Amino acid sequence: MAFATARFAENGYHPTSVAEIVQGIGVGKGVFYWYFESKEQLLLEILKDAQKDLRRAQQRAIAGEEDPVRRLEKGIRATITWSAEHRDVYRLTQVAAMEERFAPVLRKGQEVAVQDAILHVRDGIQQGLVRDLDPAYIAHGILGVTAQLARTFIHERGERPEDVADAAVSLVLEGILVPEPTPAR
Amino acid sequence: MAFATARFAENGYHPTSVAEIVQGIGVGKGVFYWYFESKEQLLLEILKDAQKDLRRAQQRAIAGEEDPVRRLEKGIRATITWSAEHRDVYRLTQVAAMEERFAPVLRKGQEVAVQDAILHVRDGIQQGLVRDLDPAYIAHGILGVTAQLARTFIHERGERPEDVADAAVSLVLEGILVPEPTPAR
DNA sequence: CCAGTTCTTGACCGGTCGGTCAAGTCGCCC
DNA sequence: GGGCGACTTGACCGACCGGTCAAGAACTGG
Repeated sequence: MAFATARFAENGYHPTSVAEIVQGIGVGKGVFYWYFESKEQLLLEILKDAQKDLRRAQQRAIAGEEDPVRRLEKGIRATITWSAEHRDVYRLTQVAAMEERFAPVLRKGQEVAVQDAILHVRDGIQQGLVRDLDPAYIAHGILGVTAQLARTFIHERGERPEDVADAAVSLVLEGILVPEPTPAR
Repeated sequence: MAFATARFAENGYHPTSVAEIVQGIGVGKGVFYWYFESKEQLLLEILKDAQKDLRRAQQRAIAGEEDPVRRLEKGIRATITWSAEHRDVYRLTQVAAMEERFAPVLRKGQEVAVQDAILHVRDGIQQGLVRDLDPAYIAHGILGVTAQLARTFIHERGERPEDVADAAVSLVLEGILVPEPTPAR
């Protein structure tokens, strides 16, 4: 699965043949079909494993943190750190996203992340810490910034995960505008 | 090209065969290879056309606007509107992104958008309107939010482009936090 | 009405793919 | 040692793919 992950991530799903995978690890094709039902099942298992692993990392990161905004922040940082440590897996999700067969799994994974985020956003709104916008928009906005910065600055440019995480958190929390002097207060 | 766009967007690049395309529009295979060099060239032309069209829409939207922050805002709105009107084209870019052959074209297109945004971000910083962060991070953050919200709320959930654009602009500009009372001022 | 160019057809080709399976090999238990 | 399930091999299969091309239709100018 590790080898297949690397090949899929680099080559794409269709261009990577089962023959290439088994040859790469030095076994016959029969071994592949002894352990996996099909090429499609292989990718599905890889994706599910990856999602489970990322979720675990996120949960671990926010454990014990009470403040909902800081939970969001730690989730963002954990996501970026994880994606830096699993470059090929992260890229694989991009690969799988365009295949209708794999979209449901990916959507489910993202939906889980969104629901987690929405929870903290709701808490934040109730405590007066977060602006009273639709939590779903906020959650997806957070995911969007995080994924884009990770993709560009970690995977394409190889910058330090901490710096990227700092930028992501800063943008998510405060936006891009210089704060108004808030004169009417 | 329109038919192929729809098929590629729905099925993916590899699963959509040339035979399927020519059958769908009721011509022989020879016609395809009379007008296009290869299947790959077809997709490249579609992508280039789409990028040109999107860029034109963005330029038209910000024309005549002086304020850099409002230029960014109008760019965001134009992007979301365009992506709502060209659902399949937009989805096609996701499809093409995982194919190494098409990645350069897409990267170039995104790089153009980023450079445009960076320009306005720099202006905004110089005029004291935008926080003094790395313009590249800001620009990619803007793209990330915009793309994610468009993908989720327009393409998957069919919400009104104006509402999605409002949310994107609001998140980008002000972040998610309730503004501090700024006591130390 | 014909010659020549442009355009169209679809059978066909070499190649590759995911998947099968008869033929083993290996390791363990009796 | 022998019998049996667990595991492995790779030649092979049918299907399909992108691309070719001989054949001819349709149009054009003279």
